[in-house]
Amino acid sequence: MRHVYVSEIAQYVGQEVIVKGWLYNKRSSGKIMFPQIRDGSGIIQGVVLKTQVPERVWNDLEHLPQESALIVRGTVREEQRAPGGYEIEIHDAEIISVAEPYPLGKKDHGIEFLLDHRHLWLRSRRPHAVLKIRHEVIRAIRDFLDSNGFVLCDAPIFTPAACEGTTTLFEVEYFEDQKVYLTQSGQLYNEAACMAFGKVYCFGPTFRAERSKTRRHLTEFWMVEPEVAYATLEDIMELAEQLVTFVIERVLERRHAELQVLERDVSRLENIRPPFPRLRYDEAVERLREGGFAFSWGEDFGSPHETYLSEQFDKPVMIHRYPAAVKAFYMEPDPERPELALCVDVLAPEGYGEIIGGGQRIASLELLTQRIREHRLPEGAFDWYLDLRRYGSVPHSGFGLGIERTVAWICGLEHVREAIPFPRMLYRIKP
RNA sequence: UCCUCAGUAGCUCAAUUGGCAGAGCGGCCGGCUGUUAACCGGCGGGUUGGAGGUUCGAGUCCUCCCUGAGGAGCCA
Repeated sequence: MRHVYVSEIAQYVGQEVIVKGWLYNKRSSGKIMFPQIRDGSGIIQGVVLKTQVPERVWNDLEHLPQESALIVRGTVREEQRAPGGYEIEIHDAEIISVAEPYPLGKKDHGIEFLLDHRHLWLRSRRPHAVLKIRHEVIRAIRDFLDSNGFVLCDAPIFTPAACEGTTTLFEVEYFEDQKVYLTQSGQLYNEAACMAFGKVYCFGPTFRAERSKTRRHLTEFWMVEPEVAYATLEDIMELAEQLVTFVIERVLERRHAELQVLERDVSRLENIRPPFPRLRYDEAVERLREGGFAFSWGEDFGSPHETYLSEQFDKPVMIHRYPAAVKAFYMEPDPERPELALCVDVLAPEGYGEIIGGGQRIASLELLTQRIREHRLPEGAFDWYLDLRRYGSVPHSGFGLGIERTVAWICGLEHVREAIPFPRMLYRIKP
């Protein structure tokens, strides 16, 4: 007798199998009972006839609470009346553990209650679908980069210096009264790695101590950051476009069932094909003014601006060449207009906000030193980073893609907190 | 940090002008041989977030506090 998973049950029609799982739900009608069993790979309906199983089995199942663990033996059959098209006629059942009354009911819950029970909520259909899509997104990203000559070269999570404002960094006690910070980005290390390996990426959690309470923010989120030696802004924009396209295609191809559970309008995703619209900052400002925004050149876009701009297109829009003044110190200036930075933000459609930020990095030692001083950053902390400009400096570019925002967009979620198994937010660190 | 909204049974929510605190789900008991968040009958379940105040009377009005939500700024 074989232990099979629900996901592969169709291959066992007519055969006697064993399914190991948990009781997801149960409906009964006198002398016939329909326990639904989930095993992590899927949910299958069982059928139990009182007259055809040992009395012990019927009695055990009759009062078994939701989420109790059990192993059942029975015959698989195709059945139109069963959800999913297959069911298992149960001949025997062994109760592994009887659950206490399960806190998550069949009806709706509020978000506070669900987040407090995130460790149990993961078992429900919706989070299950979202997190399977998250897995597929991550796998697609890795497959794409790995098969295009990129080397995974992960960056540290403890970092010694604040390269951006310390107010957004989490401070951690290190040994002997030293302070370190949780990383906000692996970029500086990526730049070192790409000079060694040519094309690299890092993939890991990053931390922002921003007091943000919106549907787009987590204090701990995952980011994939490719960095390419000799690449220009245009090269990296093309890379971003190809990566996003590959991820969308992969999810559409392999996670159709999960998108259906989420009632995602997949036609919105099927549109996502290159080329993505490219918009200069200047053009974006004009569009905002046409849309009635009082926007002066030189400002950075706020959330309402980004939402408005992304709603103009049915694909991700790439906004490039922002004023250097609103961007980070390491951005290469545009040689044609030095007041602009060679940078790009990719805004997801449907108001999901910025999913990618990146650009070309300064290659010149003199200019980079000057920018570090202008931004009043501790020069000593950047000695190793400046070395990269001393020993064979070349133009290079890269970007960071936020995993949770990407997953939230693909799944059509209201909030990024559902796009990660255990979200960390401003006032929520449990479970 | 600022702005807005909310807190009533284990959960999701009602409660008219300030006038007896209720329903569905879950739980428990019973019925039903094809259920689809099954259905039908019955039983339990409350310091209305907290502290003050107004009033004959407060879930409802006022003040302060606590907790949560989503928006701004900042960002992926």
